[in-house]
Amino acid sequence: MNDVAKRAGVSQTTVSFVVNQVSEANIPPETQERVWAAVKELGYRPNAIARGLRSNKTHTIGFITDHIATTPYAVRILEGAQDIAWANGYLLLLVNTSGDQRLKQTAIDMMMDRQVDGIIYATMYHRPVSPPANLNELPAVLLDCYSPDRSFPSVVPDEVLGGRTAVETLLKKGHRRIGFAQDSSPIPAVFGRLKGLKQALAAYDLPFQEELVRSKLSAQGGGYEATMQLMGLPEPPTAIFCFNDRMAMSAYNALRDLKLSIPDDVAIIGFDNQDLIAADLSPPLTTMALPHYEMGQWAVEYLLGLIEDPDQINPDQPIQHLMPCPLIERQSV
Amino acid sequence: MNDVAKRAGVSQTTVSFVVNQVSEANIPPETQERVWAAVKELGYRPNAIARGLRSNKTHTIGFITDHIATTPYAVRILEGAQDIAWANGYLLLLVNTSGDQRLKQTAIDMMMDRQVDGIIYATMYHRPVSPPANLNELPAVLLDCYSPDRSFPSVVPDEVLGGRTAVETLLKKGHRRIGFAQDSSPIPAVFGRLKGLKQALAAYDLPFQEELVRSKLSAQGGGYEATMQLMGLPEPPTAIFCFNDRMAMSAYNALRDLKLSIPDDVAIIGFDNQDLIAADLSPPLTTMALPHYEMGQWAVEYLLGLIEDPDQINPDQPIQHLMPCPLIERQSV
DNA sequence: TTGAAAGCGCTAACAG
DNA sequence: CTGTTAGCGCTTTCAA
Repeated sequence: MNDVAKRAGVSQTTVSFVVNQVSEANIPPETQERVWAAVKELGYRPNAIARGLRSNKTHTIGFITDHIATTPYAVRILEGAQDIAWANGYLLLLVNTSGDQRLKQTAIDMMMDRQVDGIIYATMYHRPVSPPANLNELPAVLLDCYSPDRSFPSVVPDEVLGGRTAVETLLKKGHRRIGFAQDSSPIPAVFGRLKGLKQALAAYDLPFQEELVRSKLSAQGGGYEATMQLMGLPEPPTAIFCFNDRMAMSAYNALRDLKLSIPDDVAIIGFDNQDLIAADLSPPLTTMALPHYEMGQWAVEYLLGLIEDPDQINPDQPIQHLMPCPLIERQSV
Repeated sequence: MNDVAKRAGVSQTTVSFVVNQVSEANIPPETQERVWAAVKELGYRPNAIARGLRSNKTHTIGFITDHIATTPYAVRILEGAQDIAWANGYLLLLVNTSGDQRLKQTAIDMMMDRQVDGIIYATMYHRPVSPPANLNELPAVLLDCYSPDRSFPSVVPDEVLGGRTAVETLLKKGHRRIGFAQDSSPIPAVFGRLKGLKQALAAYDLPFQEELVRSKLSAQGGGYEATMQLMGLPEPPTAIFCFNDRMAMSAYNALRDLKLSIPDDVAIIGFDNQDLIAADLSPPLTTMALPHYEMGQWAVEYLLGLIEDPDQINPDQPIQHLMPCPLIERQSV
């Protein structure tokens, strides 16, 4: 910066003023041009580290996550976050802690050491979390997770609405007996989507029937088992809502083994819109998309708001933003 | 740091010495303890920004990639990189440039502004690249890609060995007529795996037969088409090497339509070990794994070496490291 | 309209 | 063994 000043025949202060476009300095256009010319000639770029030391703003935000890759499609979370950060001149400092709570502490510390302006704390599937205490020390937002005591702003998928939309899609097609191949884990998605199912049924004045929901492990071909049980009922369903695309995939296998066709004999709707499954099944799977990318965007946008003006937020009750899950219509319904 | 010094009754310099474990300073254990005590009591943590300004080392490395999520399983690249970085006290500064060359320039600039110690330039599938010129200005390694002029060190999967291993796996099982459902894109994986196939054949004194390789688009059910053509041959193959798991998946569909069983009628081997496909097919797919995680690790390890000692490397010819692809045996062979 | 000067929090000669 | 001192490259107050 000194070199630039010398070359432009001004003081280093002046250079700082024009580079940072400090309008109160009232630098005449002519001087500004001289400075910019010198900047260009010297290929000068401000040292962000020095700037950060002085100004306490690094234009960097920390992104902490438990697992980057376990549910691959969830990377869209990271992508959404990164895109918005980038668009605002921020960069993401990434740490992937594999579920180890102490690691998370340390990760936050390391980020604070590096003076990040704020932190995104993300999980790769929707669930409650208890973030380390030191997360309080700077602006933070939870992404695809929430703290049960609502001590942080957060954004999560609207599971209830998603479940409701899925089932209403089936109802609109005339189905009145709808099976639910449910997951057996105690997670928000499970509770939420079931609640949505009930809402949809209620909206159509249909009773909720316990025998039509079968809870299985979605990872282990649970959809197969659930479908078999459902179709073995005295009065089998004409449509099955699968907790996720993976279960839908094994539901497909079951129906094929039963020589039943999709969607003519049985309609299937999934959840997740998982890349390598949904579009590649035959027939292509109608499913609900998880708004990963959008949640990533929302989280960073909100965080930047917090950073700019920490008081803009009502501290009494940090917001929990519910992001809708769009319906992806293909050919299984 | 001043506060700590005051509390410990020493100078700020001394604090710096003990915090940084400068052994040449020969601070007696007793003083050290006093300092550490003060550090603990005050909850002092060094400001990495200030430290970076002074020492020109930020312990941060830039990670630039074209697409984080397009091939989801490739995120393992990022994970491997992050894990090694973390283990060495480094953090990753992430930028995802969606194929826009100018963005990459800018990304590198922004990282240099932030004084990263080095840069990893990664692609999400193996291919040649021409990195922006400014990448030369600091230690850098290419990950899952290479510059045709070999101006940077790089790590890529050993496609040739992978193809060879896949085919030899089939040969060892006694197959002598092996089809190849090849991808039709002009990418290193395509050339390399074909070369590997030829090597394997040669090793068994078998002729290479053009009619046994069918090139299709792997994304659009190309495996189905290829398999149908192959099995329609007067003398059909008893085993098919599929360019990737996605093609293998549609090859499965074709064989099912032909009422042929896997592996009894036809053996199938894939490539990629793609999470949501390989293990979930029935029978589970034998395939070659892409060493994404390992390449990520290697890249950061090597980069850290470059950072510590930029001259350790022979500058005449930057290394291109070939990472072997492990065979994942399941039940389709 | 511009410049001098004081730091931001730290490292590392150098001196004692 | 420990302290004094001079910056790292920048922002920003204050004065001119």
